[in-house]
Amino acid sequence: MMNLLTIGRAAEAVGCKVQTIRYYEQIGLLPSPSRSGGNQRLYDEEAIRRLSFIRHARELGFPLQTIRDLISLADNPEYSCEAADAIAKKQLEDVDRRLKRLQALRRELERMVEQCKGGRIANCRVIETLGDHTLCEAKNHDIPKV
Amino acid sequence: MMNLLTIGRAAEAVGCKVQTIRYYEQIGLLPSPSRSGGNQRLYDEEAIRRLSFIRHARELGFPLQTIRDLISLADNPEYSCEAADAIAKKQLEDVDRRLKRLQALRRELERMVEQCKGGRIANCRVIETLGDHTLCEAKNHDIPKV
DNA sequence: GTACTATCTCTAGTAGCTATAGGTTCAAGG
DNA sequence: CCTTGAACCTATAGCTACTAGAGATAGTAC
Ligand SMILES: [Zn+2]
Ligand SMILES: [Zn+2]
Ligand SMILES: [Zn+2]
Ligand SMILES: [Zn+2]
Repeated sequence: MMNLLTIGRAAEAVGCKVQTIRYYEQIGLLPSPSRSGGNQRLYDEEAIRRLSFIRHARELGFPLQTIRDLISLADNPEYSCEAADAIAKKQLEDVDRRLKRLQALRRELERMVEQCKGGRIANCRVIETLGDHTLCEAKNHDIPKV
Repeated sequence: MMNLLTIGRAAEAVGCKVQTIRYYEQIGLLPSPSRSGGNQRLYDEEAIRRLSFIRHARELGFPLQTIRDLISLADNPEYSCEAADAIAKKQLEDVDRRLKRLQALRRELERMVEQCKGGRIANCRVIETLGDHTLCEAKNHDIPKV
C-alpha cells in the first residue's frame, strides 16, 4: 500500500536536489529513512510530507533553525499556535526589513545608472558614485545579505 | 604629510571590521600595504580610497568579483565607461529580481499570518500552509538568497 | 617598568547548499 | 544470465563574504 520513494524520486517530488535531502538528514532535520536491502534510502509518505514542509518553509525564506522549531511545534497538534504565529510574524518583519533595504538600494542604483551620460571612465558617474558616498541620496546603506 | 592609518583606524574610517580588510588583502582585492618597523600594516590615502570604493560597492550589493572588475575599469580613466555602466545596470536588474521575489513572499507570509485565527496547532493556518503549497496564491516561489 | 590595547598569523566556523571522486546497486535489454 | 548505464552510496571539499578565536608580538600611557 505505502509506496516508498528512492531519494531521486523524493527529490523530484519536492523539487530539490538529491544532495539537499542527504544534507537535511545529516544535520538532523530529516529523520534517517528506512533502507533497501542494498542500503539505499527509501522514503515513505510521512517522510515526504516532512520534506515538503521543510522545502516549502525554505521557499518562504524561513531559516533552517526556525524550520526546526516549526516542525517541533507541528508535531504537537494540541498546543497553542501562538508560537507558530509569532515565528511567522517575525519572518514577515524580516522580509519587510529586507524589502526596505533593497528598495533604497534600487533607488541609488537607478540614480547612478541614469546620471551617467556615457563617455570615458574618467567622467563615469557610476565609478564616481562608487568612490564617493556623498553622491548618494541615502545617509547610509546597510549591506544587503546577498 | 601623508598620514598613514593603522588597520584599526582604517577600519573605523570606512566602517568595517579589521578582519574584513585583512580578508580583502588575502584575496588580492586590496594590495598589500606598507608595514611599520614592527610589521604592522599602514594605509596611505590611496589605499583608503580603494578600500572605501570596495566598501561602498559592497553596500550597494555588488559582489566581490564584480568589484574586482569595476576596480580594473576605474584604473583606466581613458577607457569608455560602457562596461561600467553595463555592470551597474545588471546589478540594478539583479536587485529588481530580488525585489519581486521578496514582494511575492511578503504577500504569502502576510496571508498566512492574517488567516490564522489562533487556537491550537491542529488548526493553525500557518502550519497548515507551510505543509501545503496549494494554499498559497503564488504558482511557485523561488527560494530567496537570504 | 607595567599595564592595556592593538596588531600579527593561522585556523576554523557561519548558512545552505552544491559538486566531485571513487565505489555499489538496481533495472532493462539481449 | 550477463552486461550496460543510470541511480545510488560515503566522504570530502568548495561556494560567498566575512567573522571569531588562539596565542604571540608591538605600541602606548602612566
Ligand atoms: Zn558611465
Ligand atoms: Zn552611498
Ligand atoms: Zn496559528
Ligand atoms: Zn507556497
